[in-house]
Amino acid sequence: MANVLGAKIKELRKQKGLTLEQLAEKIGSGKSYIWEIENKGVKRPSAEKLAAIAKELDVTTDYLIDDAQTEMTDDLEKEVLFRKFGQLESRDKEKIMEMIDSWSKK
Amino acid sequence: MANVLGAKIKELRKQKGLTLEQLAEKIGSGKSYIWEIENKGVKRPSAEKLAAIAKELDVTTDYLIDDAQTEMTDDLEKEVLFRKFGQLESRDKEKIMEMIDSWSKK
DNA sequence: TATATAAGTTCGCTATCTTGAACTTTCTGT
DNA sequence: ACAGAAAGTTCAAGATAGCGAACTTATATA
Repeated sequence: MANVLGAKIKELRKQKGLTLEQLAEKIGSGKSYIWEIENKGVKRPSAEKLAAIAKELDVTTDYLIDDAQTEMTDDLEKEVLFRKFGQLESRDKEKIMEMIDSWSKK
Repeated sequence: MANVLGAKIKELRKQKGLTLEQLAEKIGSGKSYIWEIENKGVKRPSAEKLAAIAKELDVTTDYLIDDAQTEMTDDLEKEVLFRKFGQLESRDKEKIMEMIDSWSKK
């Protein structure tokens, strides 16, 4: 079991019903490269590419990189949530935060 | 100012009182490379190296990569927020998640 | 089945990473 | 001021990323 990163990406990609080409285009790379990451394994992929892939697959870059983290657990759900939250406009962020704040005081 | 990544790393490293050599050793790289990231700028550093640096500097890899994200307060706020989130009733959690989910799609 | 189209695979090539060792500058103590 | 140590800087060279374009395999449609 060498290529944990590739396995994660492949699974997440298929879960989203994306082809190599579709994912590749979304992150601005060639489909051949995605294939090599998934199957052949790339030794040290760039943070840039991996971050773009992570964003497209709704996980954090750290989740993709960390070989120890392989299960779709609560932790991952939280990471997904983190990621999406971080991409909201600041006024939406504030509303969410206010909501959590007040509900946590009940 | 081109090299946002380098600036972030340099600042965080100094905040922790680490020299190039100390940080380099902790992440298993040469000090020259850290210096080049910080000063000369490396175009596409590997996710592996960046994740190791991020871990050592107590930030996420995504924070380092995203040029738009330059304020540490964002990350701190998020940590506090999600600690609170974790303590909500599951009913409330779901409502929050739905909200983030739908807002993040615009 | 035959053909077309989409999906996946291979590979050569250039750009970039990343290192180690030598070099220069800055600090520290006497 | 001076020597020695520590921090920072330069660079040549081998290793790897990542692309394009051609190729093969699967899937669909008639």
